[in-house]
Order: sequence, then structure tokens, then C-alpha cells
Amino acid sequence: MTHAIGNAAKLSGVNIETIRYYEREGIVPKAKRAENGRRTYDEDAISRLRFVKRCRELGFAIVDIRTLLRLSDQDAGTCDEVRNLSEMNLAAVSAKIEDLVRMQNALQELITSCRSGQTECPMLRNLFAE
Amino acid sequence: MTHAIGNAAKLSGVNIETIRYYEREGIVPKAKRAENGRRTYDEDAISRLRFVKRCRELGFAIVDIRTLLRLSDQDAGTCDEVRNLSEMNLAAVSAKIEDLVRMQNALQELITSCRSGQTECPMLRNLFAE
DNA sequence: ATACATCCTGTAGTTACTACAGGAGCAAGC
DNA sequence: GCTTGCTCCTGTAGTAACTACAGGATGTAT
Repeated sequence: MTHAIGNAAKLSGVNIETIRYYEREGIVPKAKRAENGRRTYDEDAISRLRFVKRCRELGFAIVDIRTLLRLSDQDAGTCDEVRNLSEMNLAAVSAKIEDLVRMQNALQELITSCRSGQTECPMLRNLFAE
Repeated sequence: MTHAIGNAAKLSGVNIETIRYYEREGIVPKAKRAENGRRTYDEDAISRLRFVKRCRELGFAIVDIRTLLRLSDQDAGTCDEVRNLSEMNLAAVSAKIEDLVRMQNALQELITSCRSGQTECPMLRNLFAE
């Protein structure tokens, strides 16, 4: 059974414009066309879209997803490469978390310095200081 | 004492191209020019650049920094607005952290499923599943 | 038949920068 | 005085990963 692009979007969770974008960029193969020229998607194509979506949700960059899809088309011995990519991504994610937690703490501190009814905002003063 | 743009960049931690970008976008006021047409920065201008940099590091968007700078030019009663903006930013930062932690856990789990020497990568299989 | 939904292509906008290209001016050493 | 090299100038284009039209064709439901 095949689906039109709107349906594929619903089934994969990837929105229509993004699907066309992925095709333009060669991230997923060009969709087959019906006689009227419209794109059609079979279950395989939808799986691929869902895969891309999941990887994006896990923080993988598009270039890496390209690699993962290529690896998944080959057969064996890919596990090491997949794990490698994933570990690099995990490290990046963890680094981002650390950054954000630092931001979170600093913000929290600044906000508590900032009480209403003052003639000058201590938070702004702090940010301008030194 | 005034400084050339390269010096201002060093003193503020904002890089040269970014300083010019901030000026183009009206985030900081246009720099005064020396007779030879080059930009010059006094301590005040450098403070403003440093302020923008700190705010960016805290996760504030440029539009919000614009507001913060405007508020800092006024005198009183701004504390509430500053705190409001900051709390919204803090909420966004916290939400991002939650997202990333979820990603981190999912990645960790996928990676542990993925041991080398297998004929098929379980991680890829998982990402394609259902 | 008519209205509305869905699809098409192609282009431009988003965020916050960064990276040139191509040229001018300035400071230091010979 | 001249060359070398650094810093500066403007203006434009590129980055990541989409998103949002415009303008038009086709499909579906009443």
C-alpha cells in the first residue's frame, strides 16, 4: 500500500515541507511518483522517514544520519561505526547539558538577586559589572 | 581612552565580525569613527559588548537582549520586567535540559544494546523498529 | 458544478553568526 | 622612501535544518 505525502507525514511524524526538503537534499531517496506526478510512499519509505525523525530527536546531525542510513543499507560489521557515531553524539549532548546547567544556575542566582521595588535592578548591574 | 575594533574584541570577548554584525543589526549603537573612518570604542561601548556577550552565554535571545539594553538605559521600575524575561529564559533553559537528558538516556540505552562483533547492529534495528 | 483540500515547484526567510573578496590605511624595519 | 604585514573597511554569501510563502494544478466531496 502506498501513501500520498500528507499521509506519509502523519504516519512518520515528519512534516510535509521537511519531507520534500529531505528529498531535495538527498537525505532520503527520491520518492516514486504516481501518474499524476505526485509523490508516493510505501512502508519502507515511511520507515526511513521515521528513522530520520528518531535520530533527529536523539540529537544526531543530518550528516550523521546520512551515514547511519548508508550503514543500515550495508550488511555487517557496521555496529562499531554506529556505536562510534552515537558515542560522539552522546558526548556532545552531555556537553550541552553541562553548559545549560551552568546557565541555569547562573540565571537562578541572578534572578534571586533581583527583587521588585528597587530603584536599580541588581541583575542588570551584575551583568554590566567589571 | 578609546580602542580600535580589534582591541575592543579582545577586551569584550566578542569577535570582530560579530561586533560589526551587532552594529549592523542595531543591537549596539553605531560606533563613533576616527578621522580615518575606523570605528572607535570607549569603556562604555565595551561594557555594552561585554553585557551582550554575558547575556548570550546565559541563553538570552538577541531580541531579549535588545530589551534588556533598553531597560538598562531607563532608570527605575525595570526590575520586574528584567526578572520576567529572565524567568522565561530560565524556563526555556530548563526545558532544553530536560529534553537533552531524555536524549542522553535514550542514547545511552541504545549504545549499550550495541556490542561489536554482531552480524546486525541492534541499535539500527531498534531505530527502525515498529 | 462548486468548493475546498491537497499537491506541485521554486524561492526566500529564520537565528546568530562566520567567512570571504577586494581594497585602503598604518606602523615598523631597512 | 619603500616594502612588508597587520588591521581595518564594505558588501555579500554561506552555515544548519528547516519553515513559509506564492502561484498554480489536480483531486475529492457535496
